[in-house]
Amino acid sequence: MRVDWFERPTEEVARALLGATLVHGRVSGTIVETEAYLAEDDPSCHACGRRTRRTEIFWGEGGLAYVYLCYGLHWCLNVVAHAPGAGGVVLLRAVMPIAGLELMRKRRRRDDPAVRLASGPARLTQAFGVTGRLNGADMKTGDFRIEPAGRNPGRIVRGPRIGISKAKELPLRFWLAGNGAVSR
DNA sequence: CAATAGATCATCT
DNA sequence: GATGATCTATTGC
Repeated sequence: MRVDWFERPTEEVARALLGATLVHGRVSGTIVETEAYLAEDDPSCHACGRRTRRTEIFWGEGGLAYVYLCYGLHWCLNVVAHAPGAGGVVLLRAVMPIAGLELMRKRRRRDDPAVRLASGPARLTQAFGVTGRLNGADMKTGDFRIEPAGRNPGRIVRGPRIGISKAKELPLRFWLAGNGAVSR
């Protein structure tokens, strides 16, 4: 994966990430659900209006990981993706597990069916062992990375985002139609 | 099955 | 000291 793959409009990257593979060591899975967060003109984005130390990464190098702790106990995994000069990230909401199922179950301490192991932002990070340590990691290469989609992943659906209080109506959520691993 | 309360902490004001 | 891009367990019908 090259830098310029991530350095184009955030929405476009959010769509292109569907069908790509998320890898962390021997654990891997297909990305089936994403959301775009734009630094400009998006009230629900952390970086909107306030450009601070934490949100500085929104304007940083494409392909870096932005890991955020929400509600005190859940980590959320994002990838920096934006057109040159703009700022934005893509939230990875759900993954269809491919390999390392037993490790995922062990980390999550539950015996869920495969499609549920990573069907949600916080579940995903639990299953993949993602924590704040990985904030700022380069996902273009290395042990913790994203690999491009191999074949046509299927029909892509677009709709409103989930679990936010502002700008709910913006259709910046993308997922694969009919995929059982997509969160509700 | 649908609704809801509670957990818990890094970051910013 | 307020806030939040969630999940799970527990209620009540």
